[in-house]
Amino acid sequence: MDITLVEESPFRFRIERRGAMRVPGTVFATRALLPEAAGDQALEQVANVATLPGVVRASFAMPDVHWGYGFPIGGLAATDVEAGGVVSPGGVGFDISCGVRLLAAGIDRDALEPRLRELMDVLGDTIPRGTGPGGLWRLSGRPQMEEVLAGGAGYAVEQGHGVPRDLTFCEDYGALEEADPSQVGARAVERGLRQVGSLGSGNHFLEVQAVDRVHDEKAAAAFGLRPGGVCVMIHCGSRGLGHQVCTDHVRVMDRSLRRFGISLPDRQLACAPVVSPEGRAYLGAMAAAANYGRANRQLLTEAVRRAFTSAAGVEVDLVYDVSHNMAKTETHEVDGVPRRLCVHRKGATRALPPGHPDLPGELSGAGQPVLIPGTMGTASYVLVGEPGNDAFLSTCHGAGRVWSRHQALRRVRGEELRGRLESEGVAVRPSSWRGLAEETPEAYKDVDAVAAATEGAGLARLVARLVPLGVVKG
DNA sequence: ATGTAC
Repeated sequence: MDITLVEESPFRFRIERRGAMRVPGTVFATRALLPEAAGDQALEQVANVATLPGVVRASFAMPDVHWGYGFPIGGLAATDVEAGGVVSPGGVGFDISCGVRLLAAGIDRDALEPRLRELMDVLGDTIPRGTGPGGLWRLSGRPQMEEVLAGGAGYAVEQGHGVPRDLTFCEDYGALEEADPSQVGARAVERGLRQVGSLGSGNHFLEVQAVDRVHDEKAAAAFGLRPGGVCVMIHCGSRGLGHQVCTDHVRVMDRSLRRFGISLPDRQLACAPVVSPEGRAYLGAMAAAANYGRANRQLLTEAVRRAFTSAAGVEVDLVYDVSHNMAKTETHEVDGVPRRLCVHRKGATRALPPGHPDLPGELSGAGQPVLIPGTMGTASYVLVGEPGNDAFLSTCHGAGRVWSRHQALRRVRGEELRGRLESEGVAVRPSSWRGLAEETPEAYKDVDAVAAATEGAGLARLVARLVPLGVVKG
């Protein structure tokens, strides 16, 4: 499909409705941030998503948009549940509930400096990472797995892995109630039993960071962030379990497309009506996998606390935990009428404004922290949701790739990259040289520009910029 | 993203 972009306003482009598109496309970006890497078909994907049954308002792309499976990463689409709206696993991604957790440590970067290497050594020795099995919490079998799938971070805390306060600062208080563990297959369970409490690989990481700049003092203070304060950012998902759930349900939906009379421009958009047995089965399994992802981040938090206690003697509090790969049933006004929507966020972060009923009282005045991981050589951001976000209260989720993994491997060597980062003062504890090279900072868009465009487009407001002190790489 | 193909 030929894509024509119309600049509607600064930071906002429109892809005109044409062909089978039911709604236009909306791309939040600057010209410089538009995906133009050779072969990147992200904008075609934005147009493809606009053909899905029941889609409302627009098919959205965030400033970090890039090519993904079916849907672009940095993409968002909402479908009307009562008007034949579909749910598509490709709109969530293979890594269900991939997300970010930010912790604030009771120490400043200057005070931590003499202990940083030791802290990084402890983290490097204790954080399970890389592909394959190995996690901090070995589950006994399917019955205990079902507890994790139903209870998420709440079950982990119940079992002693954390404190009740943690749950207040988790999206959905740490678990989606609509999880249906019975829809998670035997193979997915098998893969997940030995991976709770592990980072995984790819772009996943655990970073010790410092608050480099505060953009909004009031919001930063409400989130427990201060200039120079030390934070820990955890970026990971639901490992092999989520991947298997996606694989299993894509297959089912692919086979049922004809029966539902759905025709698609791309088979990777396989979907089913939200209210169909196939749609409900996927959403139940997806919510269960999402809860697994939350339990995963909860377990990693426990390891971080142990490391900070032993290496620095300080405590660590949860700032927030939010997923950026998820489909949720939410009520939003469309053309002035409240509608139940299935909101697909794939590489897009929910961003609730101050006063939103889904926020805990502790965050109601400030709004929801929006956690944006950047790259290990640059920066990450904390933003806050604001009113008037017409992308169904959603923002970007990271910097967004511009080089493929293959391109990165051709241009960068892991050993060299580690030396460069260490010389810039970032301690690196890699999992593999190859994995490190694939994640080289130049493989990503400029995260400062992405954050600025996100604010410029009115999607969220900047609160703080975080810089890496040490990275444990998945 | 992923026991980086069944």
